[in-house]
Amino acid sequence: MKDVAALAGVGLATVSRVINGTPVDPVLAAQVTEAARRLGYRHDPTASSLRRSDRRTRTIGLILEDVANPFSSVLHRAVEDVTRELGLLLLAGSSDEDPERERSLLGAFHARRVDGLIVVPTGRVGDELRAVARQGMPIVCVDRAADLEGVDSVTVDNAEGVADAVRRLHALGHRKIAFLGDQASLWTARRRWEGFVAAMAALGCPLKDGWVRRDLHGEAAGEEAAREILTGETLPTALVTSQNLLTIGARAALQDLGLHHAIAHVGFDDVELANLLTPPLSVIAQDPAALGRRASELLVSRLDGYDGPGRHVVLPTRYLARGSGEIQRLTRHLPRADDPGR
Amino acid sequence: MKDVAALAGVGLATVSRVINGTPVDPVLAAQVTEAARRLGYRHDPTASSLRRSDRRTRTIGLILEDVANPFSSVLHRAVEDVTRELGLLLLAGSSDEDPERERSLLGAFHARRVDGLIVVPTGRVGDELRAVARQGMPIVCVDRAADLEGVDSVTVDNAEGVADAVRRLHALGHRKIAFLGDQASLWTARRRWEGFVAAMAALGCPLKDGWVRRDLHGEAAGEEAAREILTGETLPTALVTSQNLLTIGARAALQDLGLHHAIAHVGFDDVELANLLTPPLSVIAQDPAALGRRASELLVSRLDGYDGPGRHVVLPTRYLARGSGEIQRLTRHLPRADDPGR
DNA sequence: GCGAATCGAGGAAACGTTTCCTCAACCTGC
DNA sequence: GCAGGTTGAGGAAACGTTTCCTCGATTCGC
Repeated sequence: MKDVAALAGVGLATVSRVINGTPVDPVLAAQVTEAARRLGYRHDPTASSLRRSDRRTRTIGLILEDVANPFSSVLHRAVEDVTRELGLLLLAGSSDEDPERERSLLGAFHARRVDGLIVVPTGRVGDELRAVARQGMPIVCVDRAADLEGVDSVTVDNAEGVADAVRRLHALGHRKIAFLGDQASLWTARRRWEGFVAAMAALGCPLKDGWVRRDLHGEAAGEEAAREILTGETLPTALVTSQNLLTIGARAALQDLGLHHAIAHVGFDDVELANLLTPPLSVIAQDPAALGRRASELLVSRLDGYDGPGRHVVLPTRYLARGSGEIQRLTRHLPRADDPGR
Repeated sequence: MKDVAALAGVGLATVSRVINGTPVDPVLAAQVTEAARRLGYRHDPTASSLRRSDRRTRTIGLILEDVANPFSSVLHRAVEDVTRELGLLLLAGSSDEDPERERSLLGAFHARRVDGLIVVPTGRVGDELRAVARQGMPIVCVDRAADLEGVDSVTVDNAEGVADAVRRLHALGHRKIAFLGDQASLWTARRRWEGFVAAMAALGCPLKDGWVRRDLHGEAAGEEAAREILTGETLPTALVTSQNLLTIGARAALQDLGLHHAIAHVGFDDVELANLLTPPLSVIAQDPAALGRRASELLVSRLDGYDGPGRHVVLPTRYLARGSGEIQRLTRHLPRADDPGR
């Protein structure tokens, strides 16, 4: 930059002004531009942000559960689309639901002075997140709410999504509905379970021991749990799986046991190829792109100066009736009467 | 940092030494650590890298086709796993196969002085990539080779993967094999097409006009092209789709036309739920995680000082025989003889 | 016991920018 | 025509660090 100033025959400050678009004599500006071109000068945003009064790095941090997870990566992309417009770069990392790893990413991003943070928080809100938020860093939590002063969140109505599915199954005659849930430490997993329990209670359906499985993580766990339920004494007539991989695992078990046409199945979160299965898989779909978009917008508003209390956006889920959830109750499996009392 | 030095009663330089682990009087070190703790001091890697002699930012840039694409995101994750160990942060962006967008990301990452770059290059190697490479930035191309001095690459043996699938189909009696390919501007799409053409020629199978479709992009284009082929005068007995989304689109067409049990189908690149379809989808699988891992390792070796010529790693593909590719030639569909001459 | 070599800490310059402040030149109004 | 105001460019300090250099103190050899 010094060289550019020398070649253009102007002061350092003028070069800076030209670069930042501060009005300056057009003749000088042209000289500077030309000199910069000839010297192959490249502006250094890092040094710039060091001195700059607002300390903006034009970088934002994104902490996902796992960048490779389709849900996360679609969200990631939506965030990228919004931030790209503003010329912001994205620093991304995976927490793997590990609070310690979340802590370390949070620390690294904060130390690098990112302008803001979009986070899918692990479990309970950790101290690091609290500390970073307290220091005035704009933060938006996504997919899971975090009850922190001045922190926004965008979530999905998990409980209602599951409850809606349960009511639909009930309307088709199903009373014996099994449930597979992820680790109870996850905010979403708890909400979905609550939605299930509440809806079943509201419909007067008792919960059978062993038909409500929680703390399952990953495809294999889902398959095994489904297999146990489906090889039991009496079978449920419908199955709700409240997470991606659990859905896939359970479906594998259903197909393996030849029950995929007999037992209704609804999963939470859409999955590629779901509509090419036979029967096609019905799901409670979220819109990860919408989550990412809304979260980015909230963050951008904070970047633009909004400094009010946390805003909490809740997006609806959408039930996609494709077939597997529309299987009617199979009466021949049932004992004489479906007596909810026992 | 100045405050820490003052509180600890030492010089600025000593604080820096403590932070960077340069040996220093243990008593002073303890004072510094304590002072830093009390003041809640956080080291600023940005300012650090500005002055530091090696100019390392401990950041690397990752340019993918689309972070939301499962292939890309799994690769992303593998890169993250390797770089995390080294305490490097990842700046990620999507090029969308748009050279201009690639240019802009490249420029932004370079300006921010990332220590290295892992890139899935769009089409031909652009000037920007060439320029950045020439300036000594360590670069590894992944998924697609780039013929640049001092630039490594990790790719998959695309041509052989497709050729292998064709030979397998041939062994099952198939002679009339259709092919769906992505945009010819893509390096991988060209290689896969070449593999198809070469294998067909080697086996003495003529290519029928209209059965080799290229320049298809996206699921809808795949479905439409497949539909056209499958509603033609004479039908192929097997179908090779050389990209993710084309595979899904083609499979949808096959199922919609009720031909999924009649016509063999092999896709390139594995896809979630493929094994739960009926028949399960056979694919030529790549290992995106391995691509990402190897690319990261090559980059790390350059970061560690390797400055030799570009190294080019080629990983094999793996054929996953699940069912759809093992459908035998359906003789009743064929006219009297399978006369390759006409 | 003294000079030289060694060691380790402090001070200051430097990294590439922006911003404050100064100052020269020009313009305006009387 | 001149005082005061306005405009706009240059010089220098500052951002938070690292590194070079200096210098005092300790140790070692003779």
